[in-house]
Amino acid sequence: MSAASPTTRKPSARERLLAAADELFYAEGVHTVGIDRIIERAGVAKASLYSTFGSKDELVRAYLEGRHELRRTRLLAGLERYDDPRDRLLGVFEVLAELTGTPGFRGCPFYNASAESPTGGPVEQVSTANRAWTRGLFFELARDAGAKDPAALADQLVVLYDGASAGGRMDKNSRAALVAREIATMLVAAATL
Amino acid sequence: MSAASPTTRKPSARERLLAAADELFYAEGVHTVGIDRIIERAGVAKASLYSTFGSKDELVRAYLEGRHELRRTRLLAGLERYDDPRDRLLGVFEVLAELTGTPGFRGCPFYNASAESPTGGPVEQVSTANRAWTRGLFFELARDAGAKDPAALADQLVVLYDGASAGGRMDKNSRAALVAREIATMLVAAATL
DNA sequence: TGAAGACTAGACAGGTCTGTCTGCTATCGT
DNA sequence: ACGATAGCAGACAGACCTGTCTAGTCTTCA
Repeated sequence: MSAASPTTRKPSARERLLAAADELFYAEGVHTVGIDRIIERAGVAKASLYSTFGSKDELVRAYLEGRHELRRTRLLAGLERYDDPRDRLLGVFEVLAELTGTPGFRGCPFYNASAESPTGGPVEQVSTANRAWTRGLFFELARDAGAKDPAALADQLVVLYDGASAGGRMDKNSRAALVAREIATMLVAAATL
Repeated sequence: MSAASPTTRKPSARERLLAAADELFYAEGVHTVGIDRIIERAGVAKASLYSTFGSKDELVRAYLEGRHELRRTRLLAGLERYDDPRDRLLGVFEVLAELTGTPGFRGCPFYNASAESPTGGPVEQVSTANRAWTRGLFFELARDAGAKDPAALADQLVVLYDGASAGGRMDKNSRAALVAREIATMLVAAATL
């Protein structure tokens, strides 16, 4: 992001580590994937990992923070297609449908990491921050769309979002995101009449 | 279940192992919890575990099968309170709300185990069986309630169920199950008018 | 030129994990 | 009474994991 070299520069050890951690942690879980697998894929020495991140826990946190950042930018970018506030609200489910349709989709990375991490650790911190952001986004979009009770509508949409994400994870060829979008359409219509 | 001894008999090694595995696996994850923790809590020798289950993977499968069985009986028992088919349909969310409200609730055990297990393993098998049962239950209840398109309504209710379960896992004092019940009420009314 | 910083390769320590094996004990049906 | 079955206690092997350390290489900039 911040690198603007004339020729395509070789990514730094930090960037390669994060890329490898992102792929492996998301695909197989943070506990299953060991340090050796990550440094091998990144082509990086073990000492570089520990001088950069300090511990595996911190690498996991960095992985999740990167996911959070990516999610925010992708979602906001996807919403710029729409002008009408209601379309923007439903656009969240459009973006989710595209995401769950991609081959490598394995559900919410925060939920997945949380399922195998102790409570109170860094994973929980990043996860709650991510959830708060999601809820805040739905609240703002609901308010802009003219909902009578934006908080209540946001709560409903969060349930639909979580359900679509979980369904996309657990079922093969899941249509859960599209189903969620249909329900959301009904709810938005009822909340803004 | 099948034991009807006059005096309260000491549970067998298998039963104690399953009880300990259920508590620990669900609370902390199947990967985090080692064999030694389980046999210590169960008060069972390691050799007994391996002569009974053969491997940790098989113990995990037995744990999930026990969860599946328990879920079926609890859900069906909870639904017997209601006579009206629509109430029975919504009763699923009533039972879920009670479940997510209990202190030890940590989300869907099948999703959690699946998040840290390789695809194609025994965990995936039991999980898909459990999901198929859930969807079948919703389908039958939707049909009995007179839904025009029971399959479509079942798909919608599965999304709500998954969303409520995930929300109950990730948010403190989540009201997701109640929100899901409200949405389900709307959907059932719209599908059976 | 030369020094500092970033990086690599890999050995190593200390711990934990699954799974096996050896003995010993208690219980129960015949 | 006795043999079979179930179970207990714990040592052990071999693999794997995180994290540290040494030693050498490459790049960059003053």
